[in-house]
Amino acid sequence: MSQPSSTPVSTTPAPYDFHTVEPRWQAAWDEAGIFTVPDVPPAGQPKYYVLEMFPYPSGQLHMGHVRNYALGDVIARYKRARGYCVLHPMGWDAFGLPAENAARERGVHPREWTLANIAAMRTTLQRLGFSLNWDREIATCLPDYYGKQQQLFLDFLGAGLVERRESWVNWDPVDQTVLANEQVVDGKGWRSGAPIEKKQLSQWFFKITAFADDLLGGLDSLERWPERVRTMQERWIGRSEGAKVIFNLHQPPAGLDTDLNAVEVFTTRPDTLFGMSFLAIAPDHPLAAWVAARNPQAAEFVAECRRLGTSVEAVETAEKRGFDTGLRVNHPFLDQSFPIWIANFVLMDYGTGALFGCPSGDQRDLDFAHKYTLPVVPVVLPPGKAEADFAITTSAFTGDGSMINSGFLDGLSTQDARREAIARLEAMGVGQGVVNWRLRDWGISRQRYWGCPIPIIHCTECGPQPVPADQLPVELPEDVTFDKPGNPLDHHPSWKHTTCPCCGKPATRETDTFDTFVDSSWYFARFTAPHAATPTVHDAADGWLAVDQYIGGIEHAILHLLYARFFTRAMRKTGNLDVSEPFAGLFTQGMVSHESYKDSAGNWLYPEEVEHTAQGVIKRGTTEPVTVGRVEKMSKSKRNTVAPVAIIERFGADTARWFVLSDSPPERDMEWTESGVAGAARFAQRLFRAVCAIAETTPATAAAPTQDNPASPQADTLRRTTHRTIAAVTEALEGFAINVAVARLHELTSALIDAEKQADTAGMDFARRECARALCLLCAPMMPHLAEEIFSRLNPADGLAAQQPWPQAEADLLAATSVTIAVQIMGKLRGTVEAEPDEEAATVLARAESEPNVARLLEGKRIVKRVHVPNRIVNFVTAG
RNA sequence: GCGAACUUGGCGGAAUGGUAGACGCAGGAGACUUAAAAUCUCCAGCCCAUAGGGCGUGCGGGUUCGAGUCCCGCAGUUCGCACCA
Repeated sequence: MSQPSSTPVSTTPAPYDFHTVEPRWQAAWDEAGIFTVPDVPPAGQPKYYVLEMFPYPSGQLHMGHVRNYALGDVIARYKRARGYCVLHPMGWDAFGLPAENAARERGVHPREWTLANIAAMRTTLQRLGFSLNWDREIATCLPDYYGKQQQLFLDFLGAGLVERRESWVNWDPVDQTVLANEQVVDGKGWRSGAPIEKKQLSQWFFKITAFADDLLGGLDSLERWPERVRTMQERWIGRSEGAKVIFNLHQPPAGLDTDLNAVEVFTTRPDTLFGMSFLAIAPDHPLAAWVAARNPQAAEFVAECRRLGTSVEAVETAEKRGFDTGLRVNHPFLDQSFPIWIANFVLMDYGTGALFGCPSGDQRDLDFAHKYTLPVVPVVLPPGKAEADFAITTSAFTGDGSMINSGFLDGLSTQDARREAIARLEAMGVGQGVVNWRLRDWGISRQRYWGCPIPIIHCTECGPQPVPADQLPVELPEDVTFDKPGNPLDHHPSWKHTTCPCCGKPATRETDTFDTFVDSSWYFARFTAPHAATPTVHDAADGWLAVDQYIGGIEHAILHLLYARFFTRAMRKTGNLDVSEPFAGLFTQGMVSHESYKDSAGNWLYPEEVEHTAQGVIKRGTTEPVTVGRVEKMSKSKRNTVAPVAIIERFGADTARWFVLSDSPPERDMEWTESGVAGAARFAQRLFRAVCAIAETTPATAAAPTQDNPASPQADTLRRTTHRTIAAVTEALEGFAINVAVARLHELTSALIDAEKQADTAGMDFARRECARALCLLCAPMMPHLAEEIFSRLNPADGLAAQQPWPQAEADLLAATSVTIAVQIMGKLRGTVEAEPDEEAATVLARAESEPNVARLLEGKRIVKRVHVPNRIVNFVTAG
């Protein structure tokens, strides 16, 4: 980027050289230590905790990160200027499968791969000049962090929040590992392509359901969360009121286990019990297993259901199918029995894995009844219908009404019948009113190496035992191999062999590691005391938490945020901290998108491989035409990515930051364009020139206007523009409307440049300096390096821009000296008139009425009403 | 199927119920230059056109002196959840 020096142009000042300027100010901030904060927020200063979701160290920062962290940095720098003590830390969500895949594919150890990626990404973040407190950096893959996580696990275990139980998992028989639902594609493992089996495994669970009520109730207090995220969590938790009903088997077959003598059912509609025509159980229900063990056809049906199990399409398209077990249950209220079917639409993990079918009141039950010609008994009469001409044909009636064909419930409203039925069930001892939750406990066992070891020792005599606290952390062994499928920890020759802490006999370590969502469930708390010997320190955690502003992608709206809310409660219960909600404010930013390109052979092309010319888009260096595809989220597979490092090299960090903040509101997706970033770079140069010109041509000692020495109208106008912009930018930043703040700063820059061209008038030097200073400080959250550079040139003795207080708008300069009033006739704009601020209605109306065009159009009309909105508008309502 | 959000120029978008289209991108004209780049100035919703007028914020209604904004209905797009008993 060096300029040729052979042809000096005297009138053109040296352009802003970000290459030398940016590192200089980064060093200055570093030296001043202004982003470092104490573990306990200082008394007498308000605290503010800004946190962006920490990245997975994939190796390269992408534009989505830049946008996320630029947004957070604007908030952090702004709040700092407003006098807050700001905690703004950064770390790495460093465990996960990609590291193991790299190990398998390239033979790099996951640890080396991860640490190298962290180093590279840290460098990029630092080049972007984010105001981060780097002393607090943490990486979840280091024993210092995950050892404390093991401690938390043991705390939770002691508090009864951890359980070990059998659960169904997606098992990849080739890779010998458990897969998450989203890793199963069309019933096959995403990596091995092998058909996935459903298998029961012993797994560790966090009892998140223990907090279901509190997690739901707590949502109300999260006023600074997007409504839709709260709604998503609410539905995920899924509270529903109903009843559990026990159906005893009618003539139970010989040899049936006694605990299978009755089937427990959950229903939200106990009022419709008289409409029952069958009972359906999940294919995984214990009774189904008992039947399958004795009936090959049943076994075949169950196996088939299991095969179709998880895939989303399978669920969508699968027709309702069932298998009649031949067993029957007695109805609690009627002297009748009904058949038990195994049905493919009954889920084992919702409710009790069994339901009673009331075809007249549930569409799915009706479809099922039609398919297998089961009876349909209407029990709810819709309001306004007569029983005689009401029949259920193709659609069930799910609404409220009055009860019919329902014995002692007849005539009651749906609501009353529900209460009455529950009361009767409870009196008979065959059921009770219950609240059911959709939320399930969180299975945290993963058969993988690159994760936090679960600190448990299995002893054949004593059962699973917690690793004693003084033996923590349980560290991952370094010497592992990835040459065979399955969990390397399990294959390790010696690692798992140890002794039982209880009886001292040989025992084996748990070889499963934690789900990586565990790692990110408490990092925000660890940041408050990242080097402490305990997971958290009360004064630090309670002092800094909750996070005042959390920023990240909407993709974490449910799982991550729910898990973090669970952890916070669990940590409170175990005495690790004393807050209930981790994130007081949440902002979900949009994605960064880009055009996609294909060459004539249909291969995706990177943006730097194509060239936009007047004749169209071509492949760079050729004449080959390029097809421009949709604008979509940047992704490696579409090759529509732009690397932040390349942009920083070409345009500088400030330009990259400014552009990602400029055009689109932060919550929406933004499109990265070459011309857009070039425009941002242009603005940076323009601002630099404008402020440098002020610094060089106006004396720093320029006096403020006084009563005796008033400013000229031009200077006064500039001052008013400055102060109104201060107010507007402040308001915009408070409301996350960063794009609007950027627009106002463009305007103020133009105003400053325009003022330069005007003849010098009284007070103009002061007005210019005041404007330039404000401009520096208002731009600083977005373009911190450039702001420092121009601030230092303008005010060499004032220290760092990053340490200046936020500019204050002077109240008496917020109003303009005159206002333009729109004049309407019957709501249509017919002209404008000038008025003094807050001028009397009478004089404004008179002037408006005599405005030539208005007067012309009012001629011959009778004004029936004159509307005057001060400083804004006048409207004449006419008749005739 | 259920729920939510969104719909404004060529594009991204702005607008406490009060001059719709700020600001930016792309575009046009001009200045400077031997030329280009850079920079600067001006133009720019559509239609008729002379001041000026008509029509314009997905579509149809409503409330109001006045609606992009509030209310009702419809359409489209996007997202989330989805056999939840």
